[in-house]
Amino acid sequence: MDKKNNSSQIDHHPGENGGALSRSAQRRQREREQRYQTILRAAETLFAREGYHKAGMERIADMAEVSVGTVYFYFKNKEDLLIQLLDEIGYQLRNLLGSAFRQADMSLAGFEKAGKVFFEDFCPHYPERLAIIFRESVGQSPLVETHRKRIFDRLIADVREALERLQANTGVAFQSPLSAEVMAVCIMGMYERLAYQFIIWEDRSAELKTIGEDAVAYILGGVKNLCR
Amino acid sequence: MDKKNNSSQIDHHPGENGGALSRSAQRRQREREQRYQTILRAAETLFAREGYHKAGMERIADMAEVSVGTVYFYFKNKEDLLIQLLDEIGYQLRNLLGSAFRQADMSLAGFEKAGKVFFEDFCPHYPERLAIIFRESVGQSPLVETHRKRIFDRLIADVREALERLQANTGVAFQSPLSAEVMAVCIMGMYERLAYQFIIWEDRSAELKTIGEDAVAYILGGVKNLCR
Amino acid sequence: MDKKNNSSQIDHHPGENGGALSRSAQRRQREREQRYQTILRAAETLFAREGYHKAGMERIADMAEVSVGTVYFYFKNKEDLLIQLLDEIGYQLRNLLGSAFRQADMSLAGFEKAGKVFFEDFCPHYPERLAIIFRESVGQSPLVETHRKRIFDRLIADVREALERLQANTGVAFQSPLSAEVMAVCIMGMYERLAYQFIIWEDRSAELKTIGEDAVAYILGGVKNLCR
Amino acid sequence: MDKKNNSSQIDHHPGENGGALSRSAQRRQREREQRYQTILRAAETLFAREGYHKAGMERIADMAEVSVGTVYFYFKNKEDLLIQLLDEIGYQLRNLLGSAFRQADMSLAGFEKAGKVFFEDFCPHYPERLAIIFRESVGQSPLVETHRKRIFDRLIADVREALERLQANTGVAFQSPLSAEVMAVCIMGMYERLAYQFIIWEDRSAELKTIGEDAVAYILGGVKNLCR
DNA sequence: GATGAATGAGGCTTCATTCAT
DNA sequence: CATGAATGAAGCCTCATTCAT
Repeated sequence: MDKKNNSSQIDHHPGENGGALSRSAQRRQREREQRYQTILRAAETLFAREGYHKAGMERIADMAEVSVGTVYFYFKNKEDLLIQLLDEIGYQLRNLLGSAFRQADMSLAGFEKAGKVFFEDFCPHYPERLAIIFRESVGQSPLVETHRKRIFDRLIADVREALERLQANTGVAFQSPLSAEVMAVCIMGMYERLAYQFIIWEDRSAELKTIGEDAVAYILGGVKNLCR
Repeated sequence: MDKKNNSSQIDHHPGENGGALSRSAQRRQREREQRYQTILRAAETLFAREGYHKAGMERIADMAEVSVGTVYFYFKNKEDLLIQLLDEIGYQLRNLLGSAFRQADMSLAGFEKAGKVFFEDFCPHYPERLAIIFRESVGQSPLVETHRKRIFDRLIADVREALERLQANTGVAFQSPLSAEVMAVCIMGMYERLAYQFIIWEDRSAELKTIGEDAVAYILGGVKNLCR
Repeated sequence: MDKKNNSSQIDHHPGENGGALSRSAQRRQREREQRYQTILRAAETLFAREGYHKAGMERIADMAEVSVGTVYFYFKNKEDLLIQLLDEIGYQLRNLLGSAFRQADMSLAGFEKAGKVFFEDFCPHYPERLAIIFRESVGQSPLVETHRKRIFDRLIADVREALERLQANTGVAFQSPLSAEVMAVCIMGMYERLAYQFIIWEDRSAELKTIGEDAVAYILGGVKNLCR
Repeated sequence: MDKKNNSSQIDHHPGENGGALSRSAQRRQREREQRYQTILRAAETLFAREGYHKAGMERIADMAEVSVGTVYFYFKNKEDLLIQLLDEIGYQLRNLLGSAFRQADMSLAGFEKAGKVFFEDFCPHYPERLAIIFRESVGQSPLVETHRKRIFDRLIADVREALERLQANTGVAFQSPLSAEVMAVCIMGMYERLAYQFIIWEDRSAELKTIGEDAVAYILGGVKNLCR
């Protein structure tokens, strides 16, 4: 997009010129990638800890032990930092949840799996990422909002497709053509607010297992209700 | 809090000293109240339209047709403006939803009513308030977050109590002691994300009735599932 | 000077029209005077306690239990408040010290008396006034500085005259034509810094008697040295 | 205090890593130092000329021919600007006076020297610094006042020690245990008010030599008086 | 005379971004 | 590639003063 190769999951064209990179080029490439990650991790921590606006570029650079200029070499601007973070989290989330939902064909096991994964794996291990996707990235700028929407849209699509497969396979009829979409949005909303309430606002991580199970039960309850 | 009577729902002590206020005092009081409202409305519009950060105090003053100083006469600072707005919205929402949920004793009618009121009354008429409570007030400052949490806590408490009354009246057993709370949080989460998705992000207000009905059906489905 | 009769020591023209004021006019006059004093006392306290700049007109009005408008009725502006205060203090100081120095003819008793009065009467009883004349009024504006200078000039003149009378009466010769003036300035400087050091900065009021005696001894020592 | 090396008398560690700094690093360091000085000098001039409050940061930046941001790069605050200035002046003063007083052992020569240095060297050459230490820094903020006090305390300590050495060496007895301290404070007070009166208020710099000599005579007179 | 709401210029400070070295 | 000093627009807020009632 611009002159800066600003992402780890992009610049992998090994064997550019038909051969391997030179030893030193490889090392440089590796260092580049490391720096990129260090900065992103610093931003992640500071955004979550102090808030997107309060976290200045200088503080981020300090924490990453680089200069401000270097941050601007790897990222177009502060917004870009947030967007990369956001996309990364979205990617991870979709990997986690999406793969679970994709298992959901006839049974409801996929929904259970997704809940388990989210509440018992993701939430306790990545509280900072929760803060970023559900708090810090909210309402920051049109562009950020676009990325947020895309992430949610994809997650919702996964859930929706699971629901529609379920419908097709079990022969139940949804109340309206929008039902699947609405239910998918609902499910995302539950995940979001539960995480916000019990991780970001209160720290009830000890009860997270129960919370997750109750949530899954409720989610499934609504779905099951359709099946008979 | 301080000497300035900064809210419409507060200073109503008519008949202060046994009699009515003098004519001119009444008028001044009324004008005061009007100015307060004018400024708050201007802030509401600008916060929703341009975002909390982008909306400068000067712009707000301009839109309210007063000077910056006047804004600071009625509100302690920019944050205060947001908080008053937030509390106002929280108050309105609790009036709307709370009263519906409080009707929910044996039947599930209260849950239906609440959904109807939210999706068919509140959402289409107050999209700016949705933007403020669900977008602009998110992660702005610890104090704002405190107010947000209080609002959500109260709404959740209303739902939870309704669920617990239902449990008591119907004799069903929830899965865990946390179930009622978790379900209440889930329901708030659905409302939030549905509004965000279909009002703030996309404009699907035309389909709002269907969306609301589907949502209510899903909410009730999960609840009903408990009852047998 | 302007339409406002802004001083207690000015507006005493009793028997304006050859007769006494009416009863109610007298009362009004008295109330006027009281208000003036109340405001000035409030300003004195706040200027000393919080500093001239930090003390806002509104706070002063509050403490005097009047409105801002009323303050502006009695005083032209904030600077005027400070100046009236300053002049009042200067007047008091000159009464105290000047009368003592004027006693100094042949003996040095006047110098002793002045020191005693300043350190044992004025300093412990009017610490706020010390703060105003020696701290808060320093470098605030050209006009204030002018008043300050006039106050110091008069006090210095008193001392200087005492010294010159001493010279005339005892026949000693000062080192230079400036000596008397210089010594007078020195003496004022000692008073000032001693008060600043031991009242404003440290609170050594318990030792004030000793401090005063030591200071007087030093002052006299320098003077006595001339006499033989 | 923070990562920015904000003072000329601090960052002198030549030969950091066993060798000299690189040519360009040296130059950058020098330029840094120069900028710092330029800004401080601009502040000195404006504070003295227009007063601390009237001198806006923008004017200071303009005079130093840098941007406002640059001023804030080198100094934390406006207050910091004043404090650095103050400390610098205090340092210079202590070098001047302190070294003179430290010479005072048996004779009174040190006292003479100090007076001469102050009135004939410092006062005429640094009238702006007089204005800052004796006028502009007075009563500006608790922090500034703290620095002022420290400066005065140190100067007073120097004088006091000289007096106590004199006492020890000549066997005279002071009137009270506080005498030395009181006299030291007195001497500082004389310096201060003489400078204020004859440099800041009136411009009697032409007579400064005589003034200084008279002052010294008076100071010594008080001291000598003790010795017999 | 008294009130206090309204004014608005002006102040300080922050911070994302750039660019010469 | 990396640095970090420099920029300057933009933001929030204060507060002495005025004036209609």
